[in-house]
Amino acid sequence: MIGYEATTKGAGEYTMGDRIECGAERFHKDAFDRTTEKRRKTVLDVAINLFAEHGYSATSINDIARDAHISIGAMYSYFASKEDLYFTIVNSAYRLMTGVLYDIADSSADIFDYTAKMLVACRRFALEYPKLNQLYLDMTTQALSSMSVRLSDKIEMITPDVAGKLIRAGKRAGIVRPDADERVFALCIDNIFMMYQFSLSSEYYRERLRIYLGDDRLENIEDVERAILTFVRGALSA
Amino acid sequence: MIGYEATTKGAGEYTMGDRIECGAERFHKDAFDRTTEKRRKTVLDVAINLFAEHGYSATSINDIARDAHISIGAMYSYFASKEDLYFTIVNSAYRLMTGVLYDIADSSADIFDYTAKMLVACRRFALEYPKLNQLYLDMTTQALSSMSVRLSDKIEMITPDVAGKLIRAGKRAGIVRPDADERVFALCIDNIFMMYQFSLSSEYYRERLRIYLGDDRLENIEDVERAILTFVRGALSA
Amino acid sequence: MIGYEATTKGAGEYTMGDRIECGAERFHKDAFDRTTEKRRKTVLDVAINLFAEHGYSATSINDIARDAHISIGAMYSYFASKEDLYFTIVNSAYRLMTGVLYDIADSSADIFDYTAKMLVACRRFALEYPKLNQLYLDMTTQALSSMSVRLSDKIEMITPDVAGKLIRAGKRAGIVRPDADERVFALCIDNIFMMYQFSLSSEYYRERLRIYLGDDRLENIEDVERAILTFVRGALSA
Amino acid sequence: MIGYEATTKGAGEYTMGDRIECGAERFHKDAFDRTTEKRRKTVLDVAINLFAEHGYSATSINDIARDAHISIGAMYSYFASKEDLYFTIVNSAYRLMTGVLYDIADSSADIFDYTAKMLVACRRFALEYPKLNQLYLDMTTQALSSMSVRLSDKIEMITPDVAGKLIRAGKRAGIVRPDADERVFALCIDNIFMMYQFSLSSEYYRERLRIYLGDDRLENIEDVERAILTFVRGALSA
DNA sequence: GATGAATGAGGATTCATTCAT
DNA sequence: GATGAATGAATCCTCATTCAT
Repeated sequence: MIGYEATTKGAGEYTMGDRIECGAERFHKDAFDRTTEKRRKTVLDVAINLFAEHGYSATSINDIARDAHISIGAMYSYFASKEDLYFTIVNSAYRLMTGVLYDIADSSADIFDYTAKMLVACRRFALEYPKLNQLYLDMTTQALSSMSVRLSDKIEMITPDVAGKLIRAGKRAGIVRPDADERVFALCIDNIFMMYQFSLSSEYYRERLRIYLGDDRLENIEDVERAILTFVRGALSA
Repeated sequence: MIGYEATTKGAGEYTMGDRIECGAERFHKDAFDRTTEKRRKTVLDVAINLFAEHGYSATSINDIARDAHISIGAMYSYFASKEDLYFTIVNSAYRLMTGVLYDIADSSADIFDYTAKMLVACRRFALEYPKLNQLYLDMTTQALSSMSVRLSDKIEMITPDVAGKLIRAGKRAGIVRPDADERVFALCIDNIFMMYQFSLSSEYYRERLRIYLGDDRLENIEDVERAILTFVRGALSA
Repeated sequence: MIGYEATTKGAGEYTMGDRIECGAERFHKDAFDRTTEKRRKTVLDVAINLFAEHGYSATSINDIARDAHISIGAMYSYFASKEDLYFTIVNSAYRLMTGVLYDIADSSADIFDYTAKMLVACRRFALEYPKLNQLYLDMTTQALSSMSVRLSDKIEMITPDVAGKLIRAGKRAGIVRPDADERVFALCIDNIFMMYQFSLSSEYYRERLRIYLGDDRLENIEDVERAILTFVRGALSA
Repeated sequence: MIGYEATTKGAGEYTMGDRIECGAERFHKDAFDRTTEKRRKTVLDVAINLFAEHGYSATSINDIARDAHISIGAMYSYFASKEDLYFTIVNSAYRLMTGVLYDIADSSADIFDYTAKMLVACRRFALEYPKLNQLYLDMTTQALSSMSVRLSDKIEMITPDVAGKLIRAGKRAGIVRPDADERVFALCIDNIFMMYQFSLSSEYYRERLRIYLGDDRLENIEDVERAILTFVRGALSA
């Protein structure tokens, strides 16, 4: 569901902190913009790792500062609070994910092509940014509902539109069954994407995946993806 | 994926604490068995609510004790640690869920009947025990990986076997396409179940569901389930 | 300084709890007298062990009750407080020690005989009742000075009198130098006794003893005692 | 046994905190080095007093912080744990003591001169640092055996060597009896030193000393020391 | 702007003691 | 008399946040 399309840089050449740019909503202070790129990147990378590893509550600003080799005072000159740091990360993660999704949406010939590309993207994204995925999973938890800024407000999904549109187009093209419930089918497909992505990031879901598929199948993940595509194709095909 | 078998009591007539019985694994102390039923139930209900609401780390034993109107000392006479209290809940939730899953597995005529029953069960379970579902989602988070040693023992899923078997039977009966990849298809189906269940329990996923389906569809949830069934039927049918 | 004279029973045939009888000062409640001998003994033995092992503060009444297989309620029906239990033990330990000292005092022919007997008694007492000796050492610590009943009030030593008298007698008999300062010499002798006793009970002082004497000498402890006797004899002899 | 070498400052003009310098082993955090001299001194002095007064277990970090007028957080920025604070004190006390012992060892003409100097040093040290002596006594208690692993490393006594060597030299010089058992005699002498030192620091042993000597003798302590020297001289002399 | 010492409320846990059964 | 559940103050320690340098 959240994908990542290969860019000109090869995977592994940079870490998360690279691509984090702030958009309309800002949860950081001006000073953060003014500090060096390296410092910004370090802070964000460390924060992502720790938040992903231990969750929001169990991660301390002091630990982040120490790991990033930055003073606590500096942290508080960049972010007004722990919450704001968390939001900064979540926010930029969203932008990164959304960007990838748009890329895929734009380049997909039809719903089946889209499905195939999304599966690859989910896998790559999960493997390239495992921490980010853990963070995302953690974020969807009710536990963060007490946050001053509601995270659920931030769900501005593009998949419903994209997948819905592609299914409609598929109907017109005769490759998707005419009675397909666009919204529900789009949901089902995205559900499969999300769980696939989680299965490659979270320890718990990875173990679940192993139980389902067995170690042998996991070694040939592209074969699994083909089978998933077959599943989806069967569900949609006219 | 996690089901709920209807009982004679209607939904909402009791809370989680009711049904918690301990099995082979015990994470509570003897004293907990000896205290009054009312107290046991209160403690568990309060703990489930708070853990679900704020997550493991952000929930304090003191909060639970206060809300349950018992002393901190009493809490520690029941459970050796905060972790043990958490495990007690998770454990009994698992038993409850597993029981329901077995009931459905036993009573399903074929994979389509199973799918239909599971969708209903997921919905009922999600709506009847929303907190329990939030807890479960939280538990799958990486953040709790420090407990994963004890937790991962609990991933003894029955769905892979059941669904796999039903798909194989379907092939023999000619109602499932012969080339269906049993394992992957079982996984896809369960992914749809899990996300459906989360969508009805977690605030985040509920909002996502609303974006996908719109308010109008949500009001007629059984219609949605029919559409999901259609999706699955299409994927599997010969 | 605190000795133990062999009785008709052989060493090891009983534990401390046996010999504890209460004297003039009582720190226990009547109920303790009324319970069974076995119970009394168990409670005291367990308490001695735990207090000796961990010290007063770090030993909990709950632990003692558990180890003695007695309810906390019972403990508090026997002793009004933790402090009282401690005093009961200390008190009876004193009686035991004092009794032994009187035996030796009565049976000593002269100061040298007394010294030889005391060295043996110190060793036996230390090895037979190591926990009791640890308790005694702990008790001499300032740490217990906040106790409601001052422990130092309980020092009713007999050694000063006994040793002083024997030294005076030795002078008259011509076996002790006439210019011997009775009090100071008695003190010096008892200092040697005390340290010898501690050296065989406390881990710290045992290690110190090993450093002084080496492992070879420790294996022949009676030889060491002979040397100590030689030291004292030289100090006193006319 | 534990000595104190007179400095230019008179006794009582400063407290323990003054002289604490850290050597090879450090049990405190860097922040402790960085805080003000005054604060360091206050913390250590308060900690020594409270640990000596109530023992390790019965002294709380909170008490120390309160008495030192600093926050609990500050305490934990200086020391990682209560244990480390305790070790810091014990460690520096050891350094102080050891230094004094070396001074005396170097400056002693023979075993009798050494004995005389040690008695004075024990008295001065006991009176100048009574709390430190109480702490030391407490430390030798079995109750602290859980720390003994780290503590026992510190028993690197110099007295056995020094006294043994002086006794041997005395034999050669003809001032010590040729049959003197060097190790045992060194032990006996040090036992007398230790008890003398405790007798002037611990309430319990002070009371014992009073019983032995009477109030009149205590007022002329140097006379008592002369008598002890006579005792030792008698024991050793050829 | 950066630093990191300092603060103190809060969290997990223990334990002396009480009291209903 | 015995039991052990219940209490809650006290303990060790953490951490978000502030502020003087």
